Amino acid sequence: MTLKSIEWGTPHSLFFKALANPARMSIMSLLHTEPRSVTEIFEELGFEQTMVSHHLRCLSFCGFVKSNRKGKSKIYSLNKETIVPILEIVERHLVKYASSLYSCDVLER
Amino acid sequence: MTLKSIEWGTPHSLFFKALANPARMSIMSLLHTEPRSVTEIFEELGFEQTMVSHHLRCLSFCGFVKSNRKGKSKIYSLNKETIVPILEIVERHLVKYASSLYSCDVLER
DNA sequence: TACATAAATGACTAATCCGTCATATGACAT
DNA sequence: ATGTCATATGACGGATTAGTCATTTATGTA
Repeated sequence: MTLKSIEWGTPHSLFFKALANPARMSIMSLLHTEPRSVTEIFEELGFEQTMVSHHLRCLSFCGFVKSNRKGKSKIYSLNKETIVPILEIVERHLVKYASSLYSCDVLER
Repeated sequence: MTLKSIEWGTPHSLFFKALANPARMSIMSLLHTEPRSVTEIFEELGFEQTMVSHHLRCLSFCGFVKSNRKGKSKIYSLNKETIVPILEIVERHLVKYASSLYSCDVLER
């Protein structure tokens, strides 16, 4: 029984996987208001520094944030082009289905 | 070190988690063309029946597909309202970043 | 009713993910 | 060059996820 082709399959699900982590989402949420250094991010969110770096690495690779050095710091900013329009759609969906998402046992607990 | 509040955090990442699975994406891709029964889906994709049922359960809960009985079968169809506009944005993003997504070791290979 | 087909459920485990720890690299100042 | 602050990297292990198997429930038919 071989796996048939997959139209939207892998690349699309990778895209969503990048966003499917609460820490990464909260980092992006912070950057949405304004650019910040790694230190500012981990202090404001109460995360480990290394954790933030790992996630920024992912977000950076995947094109959701960009960065530029400023002295010893590195300032990360959100690439709003993709994430902002998506968030609007997500929020519209959540109005109806947020509570259902929580009760989906396939997704957690 | 307490965790500060998270603007887009958990509900948003749950939304994306639902989409962050290649099997679920390919099921939705199939349903995008036209509604199908569970049997049709698992045969066309070469998946296990139970696997498809599990994923449909999730997608249904989360509001991405809907279903209605037709005799012994149950016909699933895509709720295009959310997924279609998002897919357009995703695809635009993928034009630039698809290969990067693959090379993101945080997400795996 | 008994049977057949269709779909759903639950439990189990292999694979994957993610946060942490230890450590390394980079940048600037003295 | 050395020290210090800022960020990044790599490896490891606990937690989570997703697919499979066995079984159950649902629907329709003889």
